[in-house]
Parts: sequence; C-alpha cells; structure tokens
Amino acid sequence: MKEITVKKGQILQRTGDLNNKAYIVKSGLLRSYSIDEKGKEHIFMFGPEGWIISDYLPVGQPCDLFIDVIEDSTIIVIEKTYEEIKKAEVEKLFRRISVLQKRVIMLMSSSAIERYEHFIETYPQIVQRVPQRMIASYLGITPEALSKVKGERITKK
Amino acid sequence: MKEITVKKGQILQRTGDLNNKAYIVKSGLLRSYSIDEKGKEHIFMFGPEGWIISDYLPVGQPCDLFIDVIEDSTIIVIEKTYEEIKKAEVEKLFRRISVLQKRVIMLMSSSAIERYEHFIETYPQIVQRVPQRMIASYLGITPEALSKVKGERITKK
DNA sequence: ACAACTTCTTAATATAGATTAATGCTTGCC
DNA sequence: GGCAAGCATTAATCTATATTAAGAAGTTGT
Repeated sequence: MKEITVKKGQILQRTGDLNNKAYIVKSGLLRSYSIDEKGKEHIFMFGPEGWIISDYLPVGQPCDLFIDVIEDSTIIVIEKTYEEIKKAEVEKLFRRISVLQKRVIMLMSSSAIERYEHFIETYPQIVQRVPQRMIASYLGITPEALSKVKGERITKK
Repeated sequence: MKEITVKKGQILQRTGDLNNKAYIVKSGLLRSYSIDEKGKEHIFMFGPEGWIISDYLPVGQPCDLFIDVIEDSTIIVIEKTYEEIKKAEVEKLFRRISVLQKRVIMLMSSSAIERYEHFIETYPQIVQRVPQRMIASYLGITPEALSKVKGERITKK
C-alpha cells in the first residue's frame, strides 16, 4: 500500500494482467475500460477523487479491464489479498452493486438520449473534464451519435 | 427469517416497496425485473435454486425491481437489517459485482446473437425452464429478434 | 372437447444508431 | 508561421433491431 503520482496517459493495468491491485484516487481522474474484438473501447467507469477503481473479479484471475490515467493523478495502490478483501468496507461493496444494478437497467431500457441525460445528472463534474468521445464510450454509443443527441437536446429547448 | 412456499405467478416485491427483504431460493425459480415508462419488462436476473434474489439498493429506500415467481418455489425470506448486511458473506458480494461487471461489458460491446450465445453457455439449466420471451427480456431484445437469432444460429450450423 | 388465452414464429416496414467520409478546429512541434 | 495529428461536428448511407401484424401451435379453464 503506497502512494504514487502518475501522468496522464499512463496505463496502470491491462486486460489479462493478474488481478491483484486496487487504486484509490486521491486527486486526478482514472478510468477503467474494456476493448472488444474489433478494438473498440467501452468505458466501464470513471474514477474521480475519492473513488476506488479496480477489476472486481476474483483475485488472481486475469483482468477483464484496462485502467489508465486521464488527468495527472495521485493514487494509492492497494495489493489485494484475500485477507485485505475481507476487511473491505461492506457498505462500499453494496454501493457499487447498487450503481451497477442501475447501470444494467439503464443500458437495457433507455435510449441514447436518456442515458446522456442521466449521465450529466449523475456526473456533472466529469462531463466538464473528459473528451466527448469518452462520454460516448461510457454511454455505449459512438461520438457521432452523441454529437447528434446533443444537437437535438439544444434545439428542443 | 422464515421459509415459505410460493406459487407460480406470485409477486413478492414491487417497484417502490420499501427495500428490506432478500429471498434465498431453496427450490423453484424466481426472477427480478424492472418495468420502464412504456410498461416494458426488462429481466435483471433469474434466481434458480441456491441463489439469493434481492434489490441491491440501500436498505430502506424504495425498490427499483419487481420480484416474482416463475415456478412454484420454496424460499427463505430474510429481513434485511443493517446488522444482517454486515454479516453477509463478502465473497458472495464480490461474485455478484463480478457478474454485473461482465454483464455491463457485454451489454455495451456485444450484439444480440453474441449475448444469446453467452447466455446459453452461462445458464444452460435456465434456458430449458423459462419461456422465450423472458430470455429475450434478459438479453435486452424483443422476442421477435430472439426468434430470428435462433433461426440464424440453426441454419448456420 | 371447445373456447379463450398465451406463446412462438415469420414477414413487412420503420427507426435508432453505426459507419463512412468530409470539414473545420485546436494543439503541439519544427 | 506553417504543418501534422487528433478531436468534434455534420451529413449520407447502411444495418441491426424494433415495431406491427398475422397466423400456427400450445395451454388452461369450464
């Protein structure tokens, strides 16, 4: 468990790496994402200050997710051991499950425009800090589709 | 914490109910699902024998999910209290997070046919037991689209 | 055994979002 | 300053899936 500073663009974890670390964000911004067979990125979550970013798979298995640095950041690296996990704050786990549950429901039942509305409500601080293409990736649409959605939102108002 | 038997079709929990129960399935089959503004159901998860079905939101908040009974079942009802939650087996929570993480990645990066392939691999016992339209709802597609996908799968082989 | 449902499938049409491509920004670099 | 590279936007076309509709097959109740 050590504190490190990392530069924008640095990759902390790759798909296939042994899953044995978690990252607590003190300052800055991380993201985790997967890359599909076609080479397309899908952002799984953003990690601003105060969040923990990690691959929530059984420890020791190969990771599904990439984790990299969007803004210069200070982070605490935790070596995950089985014992460490047992000590994890249970409430945090429940919160994570709750967020994921909502995300699945949203991915299944909402259109691109509804997902975008929900995103800017939920993460107003992040909207300002990441490029459009990353927001599109988080929403599960292309940057072009996002651009269209935003245009429609403005003309409607 | 009591054991009860419930009949097919019975609704155990509705959206908006106070979230304070969890259901352990001893035998039979439950499902949890949400209903969107258009009245469309989206199945969130199936609960065959051995599974726990619950709304994983903070205790005391209104539920997002419906839970109902697909096959006559015997279930154990747990009253969730904050203390009860603390005793929850942490490994089970991690497993749940891991499943959700994979589900989100899949919803974002896979086509209907890939999601169907994945589903029958992951839940071979459930495929046989639930009507097609519920599988479609779990996959996030319409029954019509699922029917097409299955047709294409067979002719390709 | 029949009527009334519900489910599954097939087909025609419609649509959201993907793909492709072109254009005009910024931003960094020599 | 000028050029190259990446990013956002717009538009044209394409495609997977939704929607609608209708019929066949299966199920349930009386």
